[in-house]
Amino acid sequence: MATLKDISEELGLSIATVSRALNGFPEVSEKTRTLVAETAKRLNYRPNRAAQKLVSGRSGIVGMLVSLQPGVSAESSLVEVIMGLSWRLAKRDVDLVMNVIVDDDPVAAYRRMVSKNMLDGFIINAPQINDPRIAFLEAEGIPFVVHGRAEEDPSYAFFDLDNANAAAQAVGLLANLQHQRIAMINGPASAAFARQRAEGFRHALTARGLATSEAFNSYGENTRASGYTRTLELLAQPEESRPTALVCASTPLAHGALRAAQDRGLTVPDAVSVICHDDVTPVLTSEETNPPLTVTRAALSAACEPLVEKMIALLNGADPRAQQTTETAKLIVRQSTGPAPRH
Amino acid sequence: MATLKDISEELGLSIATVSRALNGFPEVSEKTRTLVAETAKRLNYRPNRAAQKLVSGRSGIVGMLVSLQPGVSAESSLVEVIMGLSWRLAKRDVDLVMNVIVDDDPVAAYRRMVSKNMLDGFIINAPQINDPRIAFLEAEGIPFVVHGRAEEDPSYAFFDLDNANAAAQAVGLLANLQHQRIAMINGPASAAFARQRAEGFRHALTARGLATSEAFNSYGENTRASGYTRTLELLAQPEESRPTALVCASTPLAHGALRAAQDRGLTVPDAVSVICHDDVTPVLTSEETNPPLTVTRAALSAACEPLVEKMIALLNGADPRAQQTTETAKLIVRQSTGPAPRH
DNA sequence: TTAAAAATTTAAAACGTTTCAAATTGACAA
DNA sequence: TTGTCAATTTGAAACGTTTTAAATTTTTAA
Repeated sequence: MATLKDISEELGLSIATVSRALNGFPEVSEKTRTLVAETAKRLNYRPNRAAQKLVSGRSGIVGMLVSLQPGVSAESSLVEVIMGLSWRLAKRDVDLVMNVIVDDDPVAAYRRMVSKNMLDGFIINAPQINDPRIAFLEAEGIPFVVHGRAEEDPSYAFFDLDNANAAAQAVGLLANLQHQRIAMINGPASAAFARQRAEGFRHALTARGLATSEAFNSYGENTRASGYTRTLELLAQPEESRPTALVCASTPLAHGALRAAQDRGLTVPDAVSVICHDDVTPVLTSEETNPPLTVTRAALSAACEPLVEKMIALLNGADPRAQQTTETAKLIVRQSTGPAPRH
Repeated sequence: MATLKDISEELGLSIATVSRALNGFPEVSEKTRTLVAETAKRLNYRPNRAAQKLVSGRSGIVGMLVSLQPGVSAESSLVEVIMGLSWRLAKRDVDLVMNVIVDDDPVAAYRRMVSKNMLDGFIINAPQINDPRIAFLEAEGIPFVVHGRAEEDPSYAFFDLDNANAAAQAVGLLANLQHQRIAMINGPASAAFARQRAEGFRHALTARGLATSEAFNSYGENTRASGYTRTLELLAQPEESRPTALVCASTPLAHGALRAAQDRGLTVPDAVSVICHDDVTPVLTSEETNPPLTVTRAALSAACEPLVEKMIALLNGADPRAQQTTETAKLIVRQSTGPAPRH
């Protein structure tokens, strides 16, 4: 493997000049710069990351620690995002290190990675309320970007969907269709996004003078099975008090909800409307259901590009507060929503 | 972050002695060793990987490049394996870098990673016939372990299932049940494992005096859809010439096959027996089908531990030829296989 | 008590890069 | 020619570790 020394000897230049030439310093003459560039290419020179890291403190490696229960299959959406991040970073000559968190204490894994002194920054996904990982990295002063957002107005860099707005859009559509009793089938209560959706949901309901109730607001796992059982419970109530519309936090939940309505003998959207938020994950789609689902849509994969840009900006010393973006979901009306049933 | 120098100054020792003490060299007195260990712990010392890599050439980072079509969802089994590898390596203080291959040329990605001079070795999955990645790494002299095996008697380290034997076990069971016309629904022709299964399948058939034919031996994608259409074709033949038993290369293929038989009005196992190889992946299981599938079983996740052990051994200078293991699948008879139908 | 041997410790070089401070070169005006 | 200034280039230090070869201390045997 060719080194700076090899190039400098080849050209009779000093190592310092070669380094400067390759790194685009302005004080290098154009002649030497092209000469160095050519030789570097000819000798197949590639900078040694370890040496760079040693002196500059930067390694060009960014970490993402993924927390997974052993046995439980990985969410395919997460994989999708990791892949997207990985190759977008690679295009900028940055590598993404992925690691699995096995400790019960998620911070321990971060501490381990940080102490190895090998990573330039972190990408954090699925933030929790008062996420200890965020607190740790902020305390250590290590650059990080969050996919999502644990606080209303955080001081860190993030890319997030406007979850409250997504829920509000859903409520808006349903309210226009004269629905009065709207229930939400939400994600896990520990997830920040679920709390934000619940907040937006409640707010939109009261803004339109509609009733809110604890019974019409459930948290739970983001799975088809959970959607199924929770919908079954809701629809077990007598016709005059049961919800006429369901707002699901995810496509899997909506799949379960559709199945439950079907099993109860209720047609969608005549007897009950269903709307969900669609992250556009490859396994369970929102279009292939019967009827096709009305959704608020925001592809998870669309987060990769901005997350990477923010990360790169942070590594170049940008202010985290300047690296905050909130995305708005797009409402796509299909056949799973309709006018509220007349009583 | 504390360095060796900090410790040496604290104790009035030389940096060299501190380094030796921490790395377990025999010529350090017991007294200094414990003293150094205590101080290192107290100062929260962690070796700087970049510096280590620079001098020793080892970084404690192993790479795995995953090739995925954009859009196509990641195989959950692959994720399972990556997770398993990642945390097992982490236990040995080695990190797993994952990267996505986007180039059409898979070797380009390896070249890129290698040239960055940051990785100690690679783990290769899903080897193809005459895999160019393997050729590249062998030429470069970089340690690597293959999950699978592209040649009959390779010179590299690998952990592989005895695919020929798995197919032979399936044939053996079916032959004992008096089946005469046995068809194989295989994986992609480019995959080494599929070729090995086909080989074992043919060999077992001829060894038992049973007929082999091209029509009863199809290659294709490892999906439920592919299994469905291929089975449908096989079962379209007249009763006296169609297969009475199907050997599927994977659980998804078998799911498709069961569905196809059902749609054709053929009961399993009365009209047609189905057996498949079960990698024990979380999404489509072999037990939950109707009827439960008879399988040759070898959990993919079981490969993680040996792969990691081999990798570590290679990093410590072991001969690749001494790091080769072949696993034998376990036959589990359930209800999808039965005696051949009497004519 | 002393020489030799063994055990332990050390100074210094090396890994490949970046960057500071200093040195060299060239151009131009005096 | 000389001096000045700007444009380039360079030597050397630094990053934190490992490791060789040499130096020092301790132990053993005579």
